[in-house]
Amino acid sequence: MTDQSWVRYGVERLRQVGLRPTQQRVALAELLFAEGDRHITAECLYDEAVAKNVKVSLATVYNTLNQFREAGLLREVVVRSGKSYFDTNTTAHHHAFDERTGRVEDIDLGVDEDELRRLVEVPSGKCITGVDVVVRVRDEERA
Amino acid sequence: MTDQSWVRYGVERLRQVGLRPTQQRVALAELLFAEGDRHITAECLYDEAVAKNVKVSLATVYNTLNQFREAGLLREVVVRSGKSYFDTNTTAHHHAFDERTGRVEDIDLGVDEDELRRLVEVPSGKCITGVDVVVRVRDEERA
DNA sequence: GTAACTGCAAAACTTTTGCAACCAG
DNA sequence: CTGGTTGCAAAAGTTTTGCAGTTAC
Repeated sequence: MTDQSWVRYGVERLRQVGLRPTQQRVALAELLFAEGDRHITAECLYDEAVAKNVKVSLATVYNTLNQFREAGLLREVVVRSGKSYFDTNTTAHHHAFDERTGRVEDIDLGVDEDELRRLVEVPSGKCITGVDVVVRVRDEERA
Repeated sequence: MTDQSWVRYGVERLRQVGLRPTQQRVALAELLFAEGDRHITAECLYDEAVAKNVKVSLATVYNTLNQFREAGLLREVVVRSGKSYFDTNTTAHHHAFDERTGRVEDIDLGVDEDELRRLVEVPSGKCITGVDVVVRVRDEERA
């Protein structure tokens, strides 16, 4: 998709979820969604925006990420305490996390989502809102 | 176990993992381990210590929790960004987390740990250091 | 025009750290 | 004694917020 057509598409998508398509939101949406699935932190997205000469403040990046999450455009992935990661893939799937590099990747769990929910023994009086699997990984050691 | 005998036991356990059994460490260890499995935050343990007239500072609670984790006495559970939970059960098991109450509970996943690891498609060149399953729950709605 | 949004700086939180005083061995 | 620990306060890191100014419509 060209930048031009992306802007039109992004503007439309923002309107659909009830967010006014401001310059900052459209620019951040492009960074987030134009190039496939991404896992990103606020700081990281801010640095990227600055590098691409997008005029935006860190506070707005935080606010925007939260608004996008509330609108269902993003999903938060909890892999590390003290830092938030956002995932542009909002469908049910799971993650691998490398503590050393801080990198998050999607993984295929050999279990179907419904199957997984069925396996879980839910505390009484509660219902499941989500199941998150985080596989912690590190570089394989060359012995 | 009586308080007296607990202190002797706790002192021994701390020595075993190479930590000097100071007043604060012994007192915190008792709060943590004397009454079955617990899931607790630093702030929460500090409040509990203060309520029981244990003379300890919040900084020491943080340091102690980290030392206990490094020593293998505790395990960290990542369920929420921006707050650390520690679990006194260090064996392989999984958690239910209620976002509303902030409460963490152990759950039984209907899958054996080895089986779970076998199912996962690990990114190439990486090996698994752990698999954490967090089931997000909320109160069942009475319709 | 006006309500929504942004930027900045300050605040709020959680967690870590530096260092003098303190305590266990 | 003496080195490991603690407490305090200060710092560090992430995220939120208050408010004056700007922008989308």
